[in-house]
Amino acid sequence: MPELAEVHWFARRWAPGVGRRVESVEAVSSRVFRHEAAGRVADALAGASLLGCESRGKRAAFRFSGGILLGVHLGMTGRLFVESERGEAPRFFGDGEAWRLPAPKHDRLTLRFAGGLALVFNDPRMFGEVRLHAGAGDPEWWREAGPDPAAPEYDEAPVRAAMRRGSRSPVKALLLRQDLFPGVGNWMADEILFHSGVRPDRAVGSLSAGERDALLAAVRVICRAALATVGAGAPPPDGWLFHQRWSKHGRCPVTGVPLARETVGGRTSRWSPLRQR
DNA sequence: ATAGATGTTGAGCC
DNA sequence: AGGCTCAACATCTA
Repeated sequence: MPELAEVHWFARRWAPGVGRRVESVEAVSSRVFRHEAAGRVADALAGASLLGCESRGKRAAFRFSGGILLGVHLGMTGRLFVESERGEAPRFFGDGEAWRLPAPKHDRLTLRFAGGLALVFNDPRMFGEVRLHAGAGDPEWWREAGPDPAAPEYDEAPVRAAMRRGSRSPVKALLLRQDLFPGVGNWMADEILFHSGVRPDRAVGSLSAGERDALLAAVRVICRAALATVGAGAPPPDGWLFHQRWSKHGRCPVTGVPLARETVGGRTSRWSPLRQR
């Protein structure tokens, strides 16, 4: 589920714990702890103070006293929230009902503070993961995450180089590469293609110079606008494909023609056959 | 009931 | 060698 802007939003759901000391930790051994034993995570965090919430691309991270960095990847179904928010539905989701904050069944990690505050990482499918780093400097999994395309430091050069290579693979697959477009996922890739007028199944090598420029411009625009809306807990701008893509009979927000739907680059893709060529 | 879901990885095949 | 495709991961929902 979560892409750049949702990860940003979810990471900050843990802000109520900033400046406070963790009293106890519940880390239930499961697949999300495939990189770090659940017990080691619990031992490291118990007694530590949360200093800040951060996110880069699809990765969230939390700094704690003692030089501890807790990394959380949300995978497909991971969510971060304050325990007392269970039952609430984030406003930005295409189907808010489907993303109502869940019951405790799939809680994987819970940090408990004095006064009843509890921060929860819940993930039914367990495609998400928890990382832990202790010591000076940041670990590789955090250093290599970002900057995302909304950041001024984002470097287009590797993308330009990949495009010039003239690959026959679909441009949708290129947009999903996290090393080139940190944080871009399935719905953001479709949104970027819609705004740049390019079909998802176009071969990267077939793009004109103008189309490549339009694509890169749309990448920045969509990432920034997504962070400003969804990243702040609000629905994305009117006129975005986002509002139509989830329904079976979704229509182009501009022309009203039925959206195309096909698997491209291994993912379900939706686009306007009239506006995207 | 069977398919599909907003992600990542690695095996296998060009 | 390196790029590309697809299945696998685990659970829930339509």
